[in-house]
Amino acid sequence: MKQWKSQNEDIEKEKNIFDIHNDEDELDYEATLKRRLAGPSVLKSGQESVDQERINEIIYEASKGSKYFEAEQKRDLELRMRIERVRQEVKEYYRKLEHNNAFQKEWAERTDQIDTYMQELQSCRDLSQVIVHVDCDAFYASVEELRNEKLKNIPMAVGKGVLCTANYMARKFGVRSAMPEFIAKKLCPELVVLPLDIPEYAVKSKEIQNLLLEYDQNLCPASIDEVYMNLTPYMNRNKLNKDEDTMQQVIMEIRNKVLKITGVSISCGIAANKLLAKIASNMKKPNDQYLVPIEAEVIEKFMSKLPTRRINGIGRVLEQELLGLDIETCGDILNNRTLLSYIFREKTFQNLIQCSLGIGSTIVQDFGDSYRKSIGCEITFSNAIASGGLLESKLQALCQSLAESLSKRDLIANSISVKIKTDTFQVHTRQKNLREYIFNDTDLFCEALRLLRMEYPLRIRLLGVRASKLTNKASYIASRIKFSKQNSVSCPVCRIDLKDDLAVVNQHIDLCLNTETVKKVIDNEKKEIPLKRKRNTIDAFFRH
DNA sequence: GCGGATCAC
DNA sequence: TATGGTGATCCGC
Ligand SMILES: Nc1ccn([C@H]2C[C@H](O)[C@@H](COP(=O)(O)OP(=O)(O)OP(=O)(O)O)O2)c(=O)n1
Repeated sequence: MKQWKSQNEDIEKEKNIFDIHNDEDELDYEATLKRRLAGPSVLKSGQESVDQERINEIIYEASKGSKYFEAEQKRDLELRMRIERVRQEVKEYYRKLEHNNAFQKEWAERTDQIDTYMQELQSCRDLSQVIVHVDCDAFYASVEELRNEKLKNIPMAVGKGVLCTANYMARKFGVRSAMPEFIAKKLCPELVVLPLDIPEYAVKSKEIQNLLLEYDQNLCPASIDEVYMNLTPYMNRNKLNKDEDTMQQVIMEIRNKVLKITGVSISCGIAANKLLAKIASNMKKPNDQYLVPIEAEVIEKFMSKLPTRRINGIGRVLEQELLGLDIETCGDILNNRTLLSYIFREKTFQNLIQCSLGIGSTIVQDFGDSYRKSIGCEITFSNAIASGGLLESKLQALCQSLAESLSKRDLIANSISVKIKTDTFQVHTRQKNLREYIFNDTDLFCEALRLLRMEYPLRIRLLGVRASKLTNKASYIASRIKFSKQNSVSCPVCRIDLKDDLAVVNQHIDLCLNTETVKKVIDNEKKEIPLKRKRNTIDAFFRH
């Protein structure tokens, strides 16, 4: 806790420096905070007729004075300071570029290397596939409308406390995802807010996926309401020409079918890869489709005009950082490539370049649950809770529910983390790797409690627990049995000591687990395909 | 390896 | 009066 406080003091100091400024700064400062408070969904479709300026004003006024507001204000200030520092850095680079010969040379060499890297990327551009991104419209709200027809004609949203989504009727009022309910009601007093029913949405989601399987058996669900498909095999199988009209026609057929059979309208993006298909599905919404022609020149032109925020992975912060450098579009990114290579780290830089060229993966493959890296649960209390018995009982309940989730997926964990959010909206996590794999509620609670208690005294509004370094329980047990060479083994499930006699061990483990599962896992063990990153010319800059 | 920050949905 | 839950990734240290 001490360190957290001292960090805050630093920020306070800097804030004071910022407090001495002119009116122009003040206005500027309010403007960015207003944008931040507007939330991440400002550019969602369905708000074309909305006066964003007015909405942001209402949100700002409704938020003012709350602890949440204070926290956001602080975050906004930090971001603005970071952007200002980067701007100074850039000035320095440009100054050196004017006067410093050695630096000029370095800059030129770097530009050459980046260009080589870009050529490499372009030569690998895959235009042989037809990739489709399917995104359900206002998904949770659509499912609710199916259950109750009357909701179709009134502004409605789904969520509790904070909205998960709103139907298009509600969006006309500026109501959108991630907006707190009380502000939404201010914007639209007659708004109906329904509680969440995720299992129901999951059923609908599966129904849609099953329909789409006809077009790609390997389709890859990207979230509860999105799937990627590779349409190429379907087109080939049916001897369909891959011209634009035909592709549009097939997608039209898919959309009509999904709407007719499931009642949910979808929007589709058709393009050469997942990156472009995803962008495309957002271009025309709801209940529509958009095709990015599968030709290098058209793709490059399309990308060059595209605002950076449209690409998956560029959010509010990175967008602002780029705007701070006068970079608005992906074209601007390419034009400023050398500068950006100095400003951002390797991964971020490569991603910016790749996306700006419109290059993306064409692999559509469902890794399913085997790819999951962590699993957890968290809860926000109606009132902040201080250290003590009540808090610890909440942790216990969370651990119980985590144990259930693990058990349902047959997973065990080698690492655990506890998350807290203070009543001032500061988020912290404490993580610990474990000597053994754990999975039952008692062990989870025991480890989590240790982490939580180290942070006392506390006063928090949210508590969470998450398990990571996961492995399949059956495969773990199988490997433990195979490699066990000692006279006695401890049961990997309950840890009791057993004689090293396979029959005894098996019999015992039967109690903990079904042996068939273990055998199956041993047989299938080497199915995983490790993903290897290709080495690029550009790596040289970033290696030390 | 850990914790914070960012991002998506 | 009041701002969610789940999971992933990157970066600095
Ligand atoms: N901050 C968010 C955003 C979304 N969701 C949930 C509710 C949405 O219904 C679902 C799908 O999210 P999308 O971003 O695809 O948005 P919608 O489908 O709701 O609307 P759109 O028509 O704009 O795609 O995910 C959520 O819980 N929290």
